[in-house]
Amino acid sequence: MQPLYKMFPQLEPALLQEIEENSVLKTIPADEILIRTGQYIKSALLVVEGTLKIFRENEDGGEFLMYYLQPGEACAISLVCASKMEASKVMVKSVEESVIMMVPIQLMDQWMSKYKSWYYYVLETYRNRFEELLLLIDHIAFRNMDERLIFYLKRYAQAHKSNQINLSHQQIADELNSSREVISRLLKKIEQKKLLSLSRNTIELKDDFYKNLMS
Amino acid sequence: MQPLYKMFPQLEPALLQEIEENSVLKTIPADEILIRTGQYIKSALLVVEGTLKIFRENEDGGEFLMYYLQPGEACAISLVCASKMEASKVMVKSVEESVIMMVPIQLMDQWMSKYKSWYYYVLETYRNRFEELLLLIDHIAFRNMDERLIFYLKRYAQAHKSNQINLSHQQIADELNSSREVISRLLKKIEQKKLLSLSRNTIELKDDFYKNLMS
DNA sequence: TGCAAAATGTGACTAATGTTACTTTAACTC
DNA sequence: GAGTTAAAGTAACATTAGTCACATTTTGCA
Repeated sequence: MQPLYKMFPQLEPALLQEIEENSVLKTIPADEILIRTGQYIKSALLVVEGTLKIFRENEDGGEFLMYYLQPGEACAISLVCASKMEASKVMVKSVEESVIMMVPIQLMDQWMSKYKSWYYYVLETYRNRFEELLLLIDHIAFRNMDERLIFYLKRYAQAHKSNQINLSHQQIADELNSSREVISRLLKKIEQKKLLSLSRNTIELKDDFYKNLMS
Repeated sequence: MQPLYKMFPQLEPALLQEIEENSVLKTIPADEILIRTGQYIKSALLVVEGTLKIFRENEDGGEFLMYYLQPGEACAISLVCASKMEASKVMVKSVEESVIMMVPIQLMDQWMSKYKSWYYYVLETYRNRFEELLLLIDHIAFRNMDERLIFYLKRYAQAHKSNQINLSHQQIADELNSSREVISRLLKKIEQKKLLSLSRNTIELKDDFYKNLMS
């Protein structure tokens, strides 16, 4: 594991030391749910390794993707909710084996006034998540499913650092709140343009995929 | 105008006094744009009177509604962006004559460590806006236009404290990123159910409107 | 090897929304 | 009160997405 100061270069050394002394490091296997809708949150959550997925669950159990969290990032929901012991409105799940740090709430409050770098880190976290949500809203409000699918694939590849996507069409449909047939059809169309290749449970993005397509 | 401590009961007296001494009160006429997409934000914005509308502008100038801000609330975008002098990703506009307070950034940073109540107020603001965005996402992702329209009308009536909505169908269509004909059709349907009555430039919500309909 | 389960493919159909091209109505101005 | 303009109504049509009912393929494993 990388040392903390490389993972969180924005944070000042004294703070990092306090973090190390007071927070709990936890290794989470892939596909484990960390926070459920309605659950009360008792500590803030920083990602050290791996990738977390933030999503909204719909009535049928579909997992509508909001965004991914990468190492060095913090779960904004936990930052906001923890300090008021509020119930979460979203689900958090590990998409691969991940390492997280759990920071007790009381400390967060202290740090806020004690460490400028913590204050800025929290603000930055909010800003980034806000922008992420704005981007999502833009997509579902203004774009068609084909563009949303492309955006989704790009993001997934980026979050998983691989051009190979191991998901069934059904899973993708869930995350976009669409249906399998629609996703299959659209994928096929993109395959015909030679931007990716399809096989059971895998989508291989070709180099061309990142070109000619809008973001 | 109501005294500040009634408008912002969460904030401690000493802080309110600092606010009064240091921030600029500004009266804004109706339909004036306060912040544009891409604009750099130099001060945080608190609503004292009136209603502000936060929206995203699309390519054709359509004003896609995100949410309204009411007295006692702060513009989260300005809180986040101001401290980093970042460009706004959204537009802010007064929907009626409004009074706002503009707080210089440097003070915000100080207050954060000086006044616990400010810290909590800011967190609460983030939490509320986050939830607002989540609600919006739920609607555009999971609901059809008819439900979104109803939700929109309810919100509008609430923000304007009146059952009479003075908007053209075109304006509503813009805010929902739909088209006039669609909105006209749907409104007509709701009118047939006797939940509202239509006339040129006005929609009158009847009492029944708030019943039998889902949120 | 051959079967079962899961994943994917396909075509026909429906529903929702958006578009086009008008007409009609209401309100305002001169 | 005639003419002008903005708003609203309307019908036919196009497009997108979702659904249904299967057929086909892949893969693991009995």
